[in-house]
Amino acid sequence: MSTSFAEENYLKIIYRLSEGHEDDISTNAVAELTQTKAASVTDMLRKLAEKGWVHYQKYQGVRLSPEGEKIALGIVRKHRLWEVFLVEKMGFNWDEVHEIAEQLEHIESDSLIEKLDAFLEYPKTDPHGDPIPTKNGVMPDLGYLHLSDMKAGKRCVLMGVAKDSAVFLQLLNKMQLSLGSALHVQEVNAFDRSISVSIDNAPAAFISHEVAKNILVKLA
Amino acid sequence: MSTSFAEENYLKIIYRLSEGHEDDISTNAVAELTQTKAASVTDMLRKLAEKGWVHYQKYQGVRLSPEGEKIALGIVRKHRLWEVFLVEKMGFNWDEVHEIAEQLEHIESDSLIEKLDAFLEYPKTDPHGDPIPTKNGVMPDLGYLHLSDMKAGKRCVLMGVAKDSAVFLQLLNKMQLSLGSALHVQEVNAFDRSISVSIDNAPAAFISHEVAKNILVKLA
DNA sequence: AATATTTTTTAGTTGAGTCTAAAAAATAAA
DNA sequence: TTTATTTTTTAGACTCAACTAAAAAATATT
Repeated sequence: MSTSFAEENYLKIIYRLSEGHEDDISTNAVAELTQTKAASVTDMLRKLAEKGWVHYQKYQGVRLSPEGEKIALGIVRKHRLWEVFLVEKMGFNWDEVHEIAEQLEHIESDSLIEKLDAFLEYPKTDPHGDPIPTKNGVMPDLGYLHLSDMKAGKRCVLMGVAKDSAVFLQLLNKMQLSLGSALHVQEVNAFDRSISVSIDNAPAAFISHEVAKNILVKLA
Repeated sequence: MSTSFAEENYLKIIYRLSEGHEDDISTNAVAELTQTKAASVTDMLRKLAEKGWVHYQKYQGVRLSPEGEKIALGIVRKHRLWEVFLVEKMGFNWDEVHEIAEQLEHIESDSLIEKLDAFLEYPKTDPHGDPIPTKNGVMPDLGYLHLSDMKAGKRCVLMGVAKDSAVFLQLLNKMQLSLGSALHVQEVNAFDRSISVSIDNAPAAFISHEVAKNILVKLA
């Protein structure tokens, strides 16, 4: 069965909202990310349920069926591979590729994606450190931790970001933070939960809790 | 003003039908290439005329305005650059890229297209020998001739094709014809206008008039 | 437990792009 | 030049994916 542009976006967004927990997703949550109204979401959820891609009971929220998850992972795979292409081959910065990849992710051609994967030498992660689902529909778990959960004294390496909006990424640029940055947590400040961190051995800088929540690290 | 997927397709097709002459294009001709019905075309032509992209008087046919031509050339440029990418970088054959490029041509990002152009080292033609419009909206005239117009005795080189359907290109593959093939016209057969041609100095083979019409050459 | 608030769904519209069937105009044939 | 044929347009309807406004259900508050 074939998927429209709109359907693919809904499945992708439901997938994003489902990551890391089992709870059903609310209509409003979907509406916010699709940039539509709740009423429109209700219509689409009924349609997706009819096609067997989601489990949906009215007033009870929604979750992906195995088939829906497979489609969503396919879209995410394409999105992330295209992002690698845009950064590695086209020379874009990591904060410039999201919107273009949002378009490219809907290009339909299995053989193209396999060839692209090979051309990029089978990358495991995208330019934001996010894992690239395999062509069999498996999302690798890289086991990264949130910087906001690090205790004082910990040393870690910046491996990814949990948000790829341009404003957030540009802020990281300004703070000299990028994939691979060595982080040494000096102190967690009780007042605002901001963190004092030394970045690549420079004198410590402050990172707000809001930012730290969206930084993924592994212990060094 | 922004262009929808459908509008871009219509402009591109009107451009294709207009190449090489001044006459207005008929509603039916557009309907055939867009794979829609004449009634749908009439609606769209009125809409495109309102936006100033075509000149259209009912019952009189349609032609592109300067603005419409600019948009069409932008689409053609993207289509052909992506085709070069698919063949040169992804390893597709020339008969496999049309459908994928039909999707990629609608990706909207000026900076992406400029970077792609640079990445491909500013190609002048696509994998079918068609000229790539410049970013200023100029379609280079390569001055190729049709093989069907060659007289007996002429030597020429295959530079392009006037049709990029997979079945046609696959036939050329079977006949050992590709860009760069050296052609020596032995004889034009009066009965069916087929041509006896030696390809790369091999013993002469027959090429039907229908095929010869769609082969573009330059004199050797 | 009753009431107020928030969330979600229903009902009815809208616009884009398509369709079919019928009418009108242009073109070709007698 | 009249008639027949083909082409094009109009009129009305359909699907998809969105919308607003109002009703219904779920959740929170008193």
